[in-house]
Amino acid sequence: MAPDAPERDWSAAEAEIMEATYRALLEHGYAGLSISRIAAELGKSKAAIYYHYDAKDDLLAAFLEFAVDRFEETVATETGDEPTADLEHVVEKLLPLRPDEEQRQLQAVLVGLRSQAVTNEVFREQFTRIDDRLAATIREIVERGIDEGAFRDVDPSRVAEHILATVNGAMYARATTDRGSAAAATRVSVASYVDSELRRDP
Amino acid sequence: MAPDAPERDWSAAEAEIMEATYRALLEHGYAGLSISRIAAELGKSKAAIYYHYDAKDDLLAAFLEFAVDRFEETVATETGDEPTADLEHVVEKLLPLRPDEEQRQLQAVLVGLRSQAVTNEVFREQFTRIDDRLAATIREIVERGIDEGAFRDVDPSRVAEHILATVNGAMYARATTDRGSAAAATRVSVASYVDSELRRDP
DNA sequence: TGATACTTACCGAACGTTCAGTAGGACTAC
DNA sequence: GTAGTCCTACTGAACGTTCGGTAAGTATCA
Repeated sequence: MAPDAPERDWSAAEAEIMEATYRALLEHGYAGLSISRIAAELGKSKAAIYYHYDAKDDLLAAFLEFAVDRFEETVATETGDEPTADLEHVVEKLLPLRPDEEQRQLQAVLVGLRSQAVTNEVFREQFTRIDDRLAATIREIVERGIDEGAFRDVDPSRVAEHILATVNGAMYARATTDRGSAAAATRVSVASYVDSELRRDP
Repeated sequence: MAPDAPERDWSAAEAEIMEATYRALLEHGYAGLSISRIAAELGKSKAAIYYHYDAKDDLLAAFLEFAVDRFEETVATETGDEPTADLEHVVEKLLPLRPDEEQRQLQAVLVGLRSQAVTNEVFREQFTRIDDRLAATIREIVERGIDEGAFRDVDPSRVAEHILATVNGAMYARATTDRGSAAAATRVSVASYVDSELRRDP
């Protein structure tokens, strides 16, 4: 896996504010996110939030970090020695066949944040980094598979980008449409893609 | 292609408001979209907008329709008789190899709108419909290819969902990251996916 | 006693929305 | 042909609410 940046440590109060922000985002979406709403979720006054953060932008930047940490935690892979299984493992983390409520919520929040990357440079950089790392992780598995003779001699980078785009697209659709079964179908199709495009032995 | 719904006809004044909304969205994003901002782009007073729309929600619903129309216009396909070329054609419409500024902007706006589908039922239904139609369009081409013997006997539905997810994912990444070249790589990979997964003759 | 973690009470600006008023064209009536 | 009436498409000012943010005070603990 690509090297992780060291995780920031959140004080108890900060962590509570992050959780409150998370809940407020889930309920009202990014466009409806306000300090008052976060304070209401927090069960404290607005000023309590300003005691810990200088401005809404600072809080938002911190929350972006928080959400990204949480996401990358769930994706973190202990790689095994079977490339096919490793690939399957990463894909399952990114696009669970049957996501539980927690996974669904985190992805919903991330989609909301990510759309801000269209107009906001800070957000854009963060999500560029995420996708860079995910692509690298997948590429390394494919490279290993080729080295070990399990995979055919494909372009690892191209295949990694393809898998990442497919998984991201299905996750995006899952969060923004009622086509949940389509996402599941895509998930299955990724497996057969790996099988027909990558695996050496038929 | 899947049948289109009849397009609504916009009065000149309404069309101008839609264009102003489009520009305001481009500049400020969905979260920063306000009646004042739209009025500023329009070059008229806020009240002028309320003369044409009862509430912001109504305007937003109308704009969603407007943007979806514009999107589906650009995707509209005159299908030929060569399935491989038709597929290529649809993919090029959805994920242009070298998008011009207009295409880039429309996709940016759509990503902003689409993220609202996470919390907003009306938006969600609209984007579900879009993806349903796109999937159907691709599926029909694949089915035709199989019937004509150009494609192998794959599951058309599964393949269509895979292609749609990949294309959507790459488009999403293009709009929310600086990984433009990755999107281009994915675009190329879709072609080779079609080649290896679908084409009968090697 | 002073630092920490707040609350209460407020500010000006921006928000969506409404209202009274009006310029200008169109339609009839005389 | 011009006066009276009406309609469309606005303007500018204001409404109450919410926004992000702040100043001053307070309770708790070392």
